[in-house]
Amino acid sequence: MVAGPEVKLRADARRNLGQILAAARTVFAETGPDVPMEEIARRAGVGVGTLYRRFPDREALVRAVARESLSDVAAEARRAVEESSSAWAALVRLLRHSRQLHVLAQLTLLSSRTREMLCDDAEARRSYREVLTTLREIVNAAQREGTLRDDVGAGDIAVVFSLLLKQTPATHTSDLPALERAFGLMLDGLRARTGTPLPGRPITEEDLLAEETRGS
Amino acid sequence: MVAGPEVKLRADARRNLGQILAAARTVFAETGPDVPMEEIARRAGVGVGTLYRRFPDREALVRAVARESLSDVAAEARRAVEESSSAWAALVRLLRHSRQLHVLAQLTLLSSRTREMLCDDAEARRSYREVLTTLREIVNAAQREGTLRDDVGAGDIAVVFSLLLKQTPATHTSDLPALERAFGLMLDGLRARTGTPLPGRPITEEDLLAEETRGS
Amino acid sequence: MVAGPEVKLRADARRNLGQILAAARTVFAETGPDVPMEEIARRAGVGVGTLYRRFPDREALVRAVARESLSDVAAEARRAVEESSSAWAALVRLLRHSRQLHVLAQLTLLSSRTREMLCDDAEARRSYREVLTTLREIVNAAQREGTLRDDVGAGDIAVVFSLLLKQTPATHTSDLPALERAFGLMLDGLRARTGTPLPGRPITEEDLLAEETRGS
Amino acid sequence: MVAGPEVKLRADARRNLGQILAAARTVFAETGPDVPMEEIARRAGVGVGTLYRRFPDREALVRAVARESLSDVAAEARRAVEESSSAWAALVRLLRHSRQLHVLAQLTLLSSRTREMLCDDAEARRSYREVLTTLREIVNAAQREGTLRDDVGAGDIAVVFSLLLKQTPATHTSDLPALERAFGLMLDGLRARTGTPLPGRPITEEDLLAEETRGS
DNA sequence: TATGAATGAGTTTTCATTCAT
DNA sequence: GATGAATGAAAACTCATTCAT
Repeated sequence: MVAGPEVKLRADARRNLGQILAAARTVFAETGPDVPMEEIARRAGVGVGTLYRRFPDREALVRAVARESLSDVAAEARRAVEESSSAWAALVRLLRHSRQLHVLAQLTLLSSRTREMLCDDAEARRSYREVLTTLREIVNAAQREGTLRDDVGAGDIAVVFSLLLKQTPATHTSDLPALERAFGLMLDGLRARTGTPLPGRPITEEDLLAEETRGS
Repeated sequence: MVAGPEVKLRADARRNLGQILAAARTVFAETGPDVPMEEIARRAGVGVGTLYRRFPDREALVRAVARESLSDVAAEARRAVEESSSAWAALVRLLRHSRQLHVLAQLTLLSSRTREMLCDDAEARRSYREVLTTLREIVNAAQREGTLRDDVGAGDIAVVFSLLLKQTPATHTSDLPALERAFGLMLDGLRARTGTPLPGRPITEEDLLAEETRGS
Repeated sequence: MVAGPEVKLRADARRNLGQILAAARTVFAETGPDVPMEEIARRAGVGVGTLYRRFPDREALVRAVARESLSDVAAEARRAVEESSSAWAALVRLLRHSRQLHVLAQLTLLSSRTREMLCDDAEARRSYREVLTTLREIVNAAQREGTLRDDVGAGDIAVVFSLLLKQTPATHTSDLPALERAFGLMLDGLRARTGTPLPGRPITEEDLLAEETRGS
Repeated sequence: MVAGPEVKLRADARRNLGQILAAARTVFAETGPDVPMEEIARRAGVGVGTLYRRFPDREALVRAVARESLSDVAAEARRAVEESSSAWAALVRLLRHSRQLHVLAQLTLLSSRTREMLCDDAEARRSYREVLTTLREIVNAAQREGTLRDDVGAGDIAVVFSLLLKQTPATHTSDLPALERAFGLMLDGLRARTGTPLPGRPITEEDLLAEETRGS
């Protein structure tokens, strides 16, 4: 019974699992991480029992959703690098189009409880590192190509955009244009050749990983 | 004319009221608006009953804290204008030093429930308008003095910084340097003469107030 | 400080006492014996503290109201005997006009808790006996004059009319005609020469007092 | 056509539901409608949660109990008509044997809050009408057969006996003989050929229904 | 295996009673 | 003595989690 990750699952069981994760992702994004478990189950079209069979408690579910998001982001980051014509374009694409980041942000950054949880999770940590590594590649490349200011590190990018993405999503559709503009302002702040030096030294991805280890 | 509601309170009662509001502000900022009422009461050094005597229910308390924060911010904004040597300096000061904004952000921006609540509150609305008005003065002056890019409005500033301030405060002290840097990036994005035009038109404070009215 | 019953009271204190009792009586009648103490105090125009100075707890207040009512009823009963032209008239008058009985009924009969309380109260018991004694005189006289059926005792009267009076008063004004009619039906049931013998033997006032003692 | 709402319930769930309703009925009758929900749950042998799963709040439970009682009474009324040898016998049987009426009386007549609640409940209203209709049949028949006085309507009967039934039941077993006698007195008051005309005109069942509609 | 019923601990809220002013 | 603020125990209600079907 210790078989492969998610191999031996009956067809319907696998489908349920998918629906649960999808529902959780949506509901977390809409309502935050405190939604009743029954709500999640209902949205997934299953009973609570089924939900609890897959995920022993709320934490496990949150963790799973976060893992999935992180891994999606990691994949998207890689694709962004591969398919973009410039490092700057890759950066913009990664940051703008990664819808998953919303959930990620909701989960990882809103509550410090959740944050701590993820620190204990090997798989999540792996994906997180992967994202940061790719981000560093992008950052390096963009700085080489002269589009990104030199005094920022991958960690700075991660911080700035986690802020941007924390915006409660889905609810305030009317705010979207305002957010697009805020996004633009941030990009402008990041561009090479802009004004003032930042205080301190670039935040690298090692800084973030270290912090994670320290427990913050 | 400002006397009004909270006049005739016994000395100890007034003290308790203050402690409750202070405790609530702190706890909301630390833990979000869902902390148990008992926790708030305990931190304020009073019994739950006392808390409920002042605020008939949680909503009333949240509203009161938000009002207070908004009014503090409004005052700080005015002071920033008066005491700063340039409009840009006023902007930076307002944005950086307004610790109250943390609570405000927690309350107003994190949950849309809370947001709606505030829309029904005349006093809160008045302060909010006041903040935005002062912000517009600063924006106008800064654009005249050539320090702030021309294609942003007071609303843009409000949005960008509400994002920045949403960061769960007080808890992650380790993040502070990172946040300072993010702050710097945003300021650089706002500076006159920066790169690319933003999409759409400036978000004015009327936009924000209208949105508030629409309810959306 | 063990002086006479309610002698040494400052003028305002006496006034307060009266207002409290009056308010309590009203509110008990309107809302039942579970009204918040603050409500009673407010209606009496005093603070809760004042109320508690006079009556160490809710039970004491209830007891006092009941005592007062019982003693009013006893007085009214005596007057009814003295001022009526016939025993039957006295009975009808006593039963119909004694508005106090409403409160009395509310208190004594609705809840058995209250009932028990009164059993422990010497003064209340004294008034109660007085009422029953007068009622027995009326019953005896009415039966001698041939207007009241012979197979009922003072206890039966007390029971029947306590039922009638239990009607939540004051609220359903629209029911008043209906209640008048019910009252008439009962009187007709009590008239001499009516139909069927009742089961058992007349309930005397001793029965009621005994029951009271037994604790029921 | 009577199937409907409560069909698809698991065996144990249905049992629990029954126990809850039974317990509620008992406890309401014993203690009135203000008993703690936990008490009801305990008596039913379930957790509070279970109780709240079936009935979203106290009001819903009270409503359900009242519905059930009313519907039982309606059924009993029909049986009384069918199985009795005379209309008078039917009346006596209905009034004496309907134990359910106790609960009904507790709920409907004691507190006006509860009364209002029932007015909003279609099913309860239906049963209530049914009871009154059957009562009218009985009244008409009894008057035709000359056993019931002519100047009363179904509404009068309902009023008189709701008074009688308001007696807190079950607790004061010692009062039962006294109540039986009061019951007898009332019946004698209702008999044809008795004394004095009643004030006003007969209270019909339309009067009661109208009143219900008026809300007053 | 899936389901949704049951449980009970945790929260919100009320109110009798005490106590500082 | 009067007042109304403070207290905390108790009641209503919610929801994470377990368990019978």
